[in-house]
Amino acid sequence: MKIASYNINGINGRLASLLAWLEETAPDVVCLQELKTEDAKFPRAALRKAGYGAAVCGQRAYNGVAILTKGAEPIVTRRALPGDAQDKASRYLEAAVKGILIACIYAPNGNPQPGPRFDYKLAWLERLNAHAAALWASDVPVLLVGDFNVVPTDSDIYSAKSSWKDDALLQPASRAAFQRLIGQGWLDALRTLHPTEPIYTFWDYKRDAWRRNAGLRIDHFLLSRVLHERLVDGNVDVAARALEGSSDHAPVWLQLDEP
DNA sequence: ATGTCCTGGATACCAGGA
Repeated sequence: MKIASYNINGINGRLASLLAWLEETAPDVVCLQELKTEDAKFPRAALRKAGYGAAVCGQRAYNGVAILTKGAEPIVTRRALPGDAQDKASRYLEAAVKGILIACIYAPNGNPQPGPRFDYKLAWLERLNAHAAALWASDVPVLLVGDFNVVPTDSDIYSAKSSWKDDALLQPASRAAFQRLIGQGWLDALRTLHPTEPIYTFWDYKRDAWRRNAGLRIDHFLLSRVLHERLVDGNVDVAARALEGSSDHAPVWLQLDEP
């Protein structure tokens, strides 16, 4: 079972390349972030034609997450992260797919920091920690996947002394929130599979970052206990980032064994 | 401070977010 995550940065503007990528890589499940479109303008028909059912939590212009499933419809279990009824941003979608509970995550960017946007990021990650603890306790196979907007350690960026050092993605409080998740027992799948090599999932459009390989690792797969032993392989599809008109993220994928 | 690219609103650029 192949599961991918892709911050697409505008699904309608990149629909043709998304469809080509789906055909080429044929993942069983795809978690998408930054759709930047409302539900009514989500390209459901084109994806269905490509063989994918979809659950969508859209929003006009900003945010937006979706879960695609090949030859099936996701069974939605949640459309929002619990803990703040006032938070209307579309950043969380949870669905049961082929025996796994999949949480598609688009955490807040949090810049500039300090400030209210950073406070919101930390509060959101705290709510994620609380909900993740409940999911962990359920003993169900769960995958927390998506754009966490956190660079977990200095090994997850081309240079921690770069212009990114004051960015919200690298701050100790952001990292502490991510580490609290890991502390619950969740497995950082990509880092586990590739313990020492650089892994990047995002290259800024600015400063010629792709050409310089000035990347950051901010898209993550976190596996609940029963999924640890099913982890077979995983990596970043860097070729997709090299294409003309690409998102600033590359897709990340995992291969899980059958139970 | 800058770099670039997305979306959407009232235009043939700008605001806001990343």
